[in-house]
Amino acid sequence: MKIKRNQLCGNLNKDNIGETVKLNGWINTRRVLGGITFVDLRDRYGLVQVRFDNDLPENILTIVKQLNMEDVIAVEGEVQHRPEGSTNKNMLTGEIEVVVKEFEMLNKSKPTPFEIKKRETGSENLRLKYRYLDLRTEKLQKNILIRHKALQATREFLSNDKFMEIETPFFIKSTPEGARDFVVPSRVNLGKFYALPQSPQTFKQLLMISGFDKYFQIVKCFRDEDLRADRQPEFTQIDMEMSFIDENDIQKVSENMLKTIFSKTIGKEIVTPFPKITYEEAMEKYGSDAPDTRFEMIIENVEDFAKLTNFKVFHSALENDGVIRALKVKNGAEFSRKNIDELTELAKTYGAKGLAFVKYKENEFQSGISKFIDEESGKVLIEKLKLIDNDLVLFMADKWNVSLTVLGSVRKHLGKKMGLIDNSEISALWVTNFPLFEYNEEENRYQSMHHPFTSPNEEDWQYLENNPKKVNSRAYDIVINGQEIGGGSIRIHSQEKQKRIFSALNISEEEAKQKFGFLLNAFEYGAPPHGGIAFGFDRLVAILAGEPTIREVIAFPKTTTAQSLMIGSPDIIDEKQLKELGLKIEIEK
RNA sequence: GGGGUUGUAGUUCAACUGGUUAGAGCACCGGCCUGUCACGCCGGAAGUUGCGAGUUCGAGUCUCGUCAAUCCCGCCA
Repeated sequence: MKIKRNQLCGNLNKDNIGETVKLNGWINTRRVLGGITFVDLRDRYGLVQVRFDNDLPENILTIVKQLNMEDVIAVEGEVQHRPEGSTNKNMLTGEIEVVVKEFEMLNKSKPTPFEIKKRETGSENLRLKYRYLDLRTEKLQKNILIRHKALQATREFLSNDKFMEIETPFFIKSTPEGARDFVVPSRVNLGKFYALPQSPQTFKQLLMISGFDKYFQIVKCFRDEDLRADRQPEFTQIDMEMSFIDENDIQKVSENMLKTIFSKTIGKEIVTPFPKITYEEAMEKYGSDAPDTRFEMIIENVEDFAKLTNFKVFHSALENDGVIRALKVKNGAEFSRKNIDELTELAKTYGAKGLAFVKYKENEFQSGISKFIDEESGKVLIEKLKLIDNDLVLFMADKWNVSLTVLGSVRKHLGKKMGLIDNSEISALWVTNFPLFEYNEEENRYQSMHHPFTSPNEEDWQYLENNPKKVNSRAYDIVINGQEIGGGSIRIHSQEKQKRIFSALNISEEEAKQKFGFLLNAFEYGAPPHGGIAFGFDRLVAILAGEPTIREVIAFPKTTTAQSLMIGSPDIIDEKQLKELGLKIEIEK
């Protein structure tokens, strides 16, 4: 490489006019006009137009005429003001150009599978295979930069607040509760396996016991579960833990940290403190524990109305411990039968048996269940929902969580479809007072809603053994624009209490000792009161970048079948490796 | 584990109700062009219609299976 850059393409401007500069970069586009050739040269910092005139030596001209997109070149030349009428206002460096005196071809490029300057010329499938090329695109360059800034802002903010970043091990051991673990066989300990951490949960609690009263780590976590747009098998968390604190301290630090991140990465000022609602209220009003509060449409209890109707579905639901809830859709009376059928189909995917509806038009109830509504019940419904002309009402009659989850999903769907969401808005809130346990129908037992180290509310300990449903916890989630982006809790810090939780979860004393003995022992040596939170960093960056999936903010993401199309992982390993590890593959069909 | 959508040239898409030699833009190759910036103009090459069966006189199109991508449900302490 003879011509080594002393300037950056995107940084040049009028002040450089007259200077002789050396540039290195990729060819974004080239325009050969016969006697003159223009090339838009690209580096990380932007584009600049480079001009090749006809008076260059023949050997250079021959190569220049054959330049292709994505060739890597070096040029030396003078920065000049473009002639009158030839400036480009759409280009940051559009007032100038570099007139080439010396040229060096650094590396040719084959035609790329898709055009870097026009990302949509490749499907996501294709771009994932050539991710290193996708990362050249303006969009991903921008997203990865936002991610970098968010990382720096986080570290700076927390370090300034006395938090220490401490690394915890990746090779740990498998735990009974929670997601499936990724496991790693140990060659030195034949027949034994490490597990990769789903989170550094127990380690950060141990660090509190060690006296590092403010810990954080930006850390990879691993979960072997099925993927989604917002879920990857390996993902990044901002993991935090503090001692001698309560919920308010953690929430305050979190709010200030998020405020700093939003401000420093995308220049957006968000308002703190964030509103708080309880889990129950979130479910009752929005049908979700991660409500999108950027639009209204509140779910209402319409049992008084339901009792007055002679609609059998309502009555049998109420007799079977069910609830009746309704969602009012403004102007929804205009929906066609097909529109409503689609909503019903959506409802069914969330476990609804059906979705009752009625339209309120010209002061009367029409279609759907209108024939079951008489004057008296109609009046109650109009009053409860403050119905006006052209409203549509959707009803769910089922178990509490089914009714609300279904209406919540319909609400979210309609919010998007009807354009009720202002995408420039950032709406953050805390959801608090979660139940400690949820019932797992399949396994016929209670399991932790968050994790087994979460402290119940002080006044709820009394119900732990006899009425676990009634126990709420000191857990809190942070929700932004309807996405859970963080969650944490005040932890248990007494051995005796932790044992009671394990026992309530049906984890035997023996198993608790085997899996978590180290933590239970540690609790005996002066464990301070502590708590923490973890943020889904990928989701946070996706919100910062305005992206719908976290794949767009991860440099090398995996597909929804947990594969890398680029490197072809996972892959088989050879016999020798298997033998060394004492493993044999048997796949049942 | 289940459901929806998709798979056609390097690539993005098209191809009617199952019917001639599967078309177009961009990219690529060749030629022309001194102020372009999605440069333009002329010409060219480019296909195992994801894969495998089946139905049919005939399948890109219909059926079944399979693989892959994606969205969702379950799952995700």
